[in-house]
Amino acid sequence: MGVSIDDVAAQAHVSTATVSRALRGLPRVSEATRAKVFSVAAELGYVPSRSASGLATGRTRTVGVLVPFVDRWYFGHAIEGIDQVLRENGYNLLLFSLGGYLHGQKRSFTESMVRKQIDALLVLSLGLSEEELRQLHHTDIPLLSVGGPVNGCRGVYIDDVAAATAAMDHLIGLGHRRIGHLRGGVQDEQTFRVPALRTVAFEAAMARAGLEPRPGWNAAGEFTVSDGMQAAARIFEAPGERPTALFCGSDEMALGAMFEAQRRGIRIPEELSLIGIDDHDFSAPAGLTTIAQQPWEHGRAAAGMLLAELGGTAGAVRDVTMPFELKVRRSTAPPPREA
Amino acid sequence: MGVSIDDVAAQAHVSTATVSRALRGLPRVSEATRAKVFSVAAELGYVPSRSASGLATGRTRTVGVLVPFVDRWYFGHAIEGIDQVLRENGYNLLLFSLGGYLHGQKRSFTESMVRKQIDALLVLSLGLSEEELRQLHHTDIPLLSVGGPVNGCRGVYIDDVAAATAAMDHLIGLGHRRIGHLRGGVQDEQTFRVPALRTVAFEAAMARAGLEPRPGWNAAGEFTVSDGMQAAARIFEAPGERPTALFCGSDEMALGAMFEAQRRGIRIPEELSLIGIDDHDFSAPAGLTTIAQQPWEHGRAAAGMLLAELGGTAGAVRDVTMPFELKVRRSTAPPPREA
DNA sequence: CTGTTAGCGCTTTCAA
DNA sequence: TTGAAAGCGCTAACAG
Repeated sequence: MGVSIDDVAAQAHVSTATVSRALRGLPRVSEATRAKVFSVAAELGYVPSRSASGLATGRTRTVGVLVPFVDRWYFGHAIEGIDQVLRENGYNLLLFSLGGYLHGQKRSFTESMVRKQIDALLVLSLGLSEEELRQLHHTDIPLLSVGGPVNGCRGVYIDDVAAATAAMDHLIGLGHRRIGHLRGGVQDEQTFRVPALRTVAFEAAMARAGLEPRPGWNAAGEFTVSDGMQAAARIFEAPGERPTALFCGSDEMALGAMFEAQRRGIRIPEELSLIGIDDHDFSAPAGLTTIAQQPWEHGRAAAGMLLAELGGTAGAVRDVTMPFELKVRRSTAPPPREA
Repeated sequence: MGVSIDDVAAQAHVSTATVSRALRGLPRVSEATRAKVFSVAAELGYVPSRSASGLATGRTRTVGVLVPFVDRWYFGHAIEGIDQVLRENGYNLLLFSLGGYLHGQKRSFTESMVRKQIDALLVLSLGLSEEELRQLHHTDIPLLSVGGPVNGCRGVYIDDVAAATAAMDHLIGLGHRRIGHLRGGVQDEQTFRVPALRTVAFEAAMARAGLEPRPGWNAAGEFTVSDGMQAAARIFEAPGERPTALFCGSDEMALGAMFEAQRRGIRIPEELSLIGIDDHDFSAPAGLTTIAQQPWEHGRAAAGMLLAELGGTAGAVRDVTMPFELKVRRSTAPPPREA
């Protein structure tokens, strides 16, 4: 069914080797020959077989992307950026989603998943076990993390401690002293470090400002709207005075808190200031103050480095710290007078 | 570097053919031999080369997934479902994102992208041009759409007309007569038909109820929060009386409208009812009434049919209509008395 | 139940 | 600048 290189060679009256060289833009092919080959190939609708060239070269021109979820803000946008760069360079993107940070059998991916079918792997915000890392390094394809530090592997991401600190500085600068914390990512803290980094920064900022975190003002959950809602509800229902501001581990949590506050008639920002991290698509419309990051740029940068490395630039894969930016919107203001 | 089938064969003292049969679970291999082969393979860390078996069989065990975006609610969730089923069956998922419904060069994907590297293609809510369809059918791999009808191609999706009608019936049943419409997906109407179907249903429902749509109560944009916001703003600013309810083409638009209403102090549902379609992750937390659909189930169903077809069940790929469900939440109520 | 052998379609020396 | 030929690692007859 398929048109093969031999068909093109026959039709163009040259050898298969020449067709191969011509089509791949290699030197040492006369312009006349090259033109002829191109026209015949186009005419026949020839498309090279990836399997065959993969087998012959040992390279698949495919990059694997391992993600915990595809249906979450950061990941969707990062994948978009990765895809762009890959496609621009003729690479394919093979997607592996874990559908959650599950451990166990679903994670027996590394060995079989990776070997012999991808030239490089991008790991998105995902903690890897020692064993997994060992296996991945053993296959010795370039490896790079996006969105958060992964043990023993270079990465592209923002400085989460600095970002969270900037958020806290904003709150403290406005005069808040009763600051609560919606902590995220409790499920996988050993391996996925971003939520913990943000929490550490929160605590450090509190200490630096001479403020004491109160247990009743602290609630945890995953980085999702519904967990944000529930966590906020717990804080709102805790006895004693309410915090005047909430530092949220992610915008999704902050938005959940915002919905919950609205439902209870707690006015934002008059009675409660809210700040998140990410700049989720919903944040600007909702008027949420946040620390913005740009996952698609992370994806682009990471994919670019990986391709450079594959292209022969040894050491192209480096740790890169991406910028973040405070976006002040309607959800933060000085605390109420009486506070 | 790589352990090949020959290494396993040598070590197990059998032929490569036997190793191949044993590892793939084919019949006519003694249990003793099979066990031996498995243990040697494990010991050596053997992983078959996809390129080689792809070349030999002509099948790649890879399914392509073509999406307009990966960072939008419907697509992210659909991909998640597809990925699950594919992975459970040892298939890979090759992702092609268009990063928007762009036409032109970015869309010269079909021919080169598809051929010789995937066994089947899933097209997500994406209109295809005649030429693209022709090419795809020409490659004659199974083809299936998810999320919306695609000309000349079977698909898995909800009945959008019925879904939109259910939403309208809810509004009308509550007593609303001044109903506005946030119309979505204006950019690609010729090819991507879902938004148009929902609009048609809106108009039909209005007519059936003897209501006349007013131009000032109608605004269009893409299926996004920010477009929903802007469209709602236009309606709120139009001269004359305001609608008492807004039928929105998607939850993202409805949520945009909700944010805009809140910003303007328009109370929901007392002054304005809002209904969307989708049941976006944010909808339950925001209390948005909607017609729920489950894209991950669409993805699972579609991937399942495709695999059945590839497995030899001719005719496995069929049109399937998925269920939807009205979820009444806090954003809808009867219109205010004076209305 | 197992082994031999001939490709699958491309790339890549090595010669010419 | 071009061609001939030897694989890449696996599968699939066909024998035995």
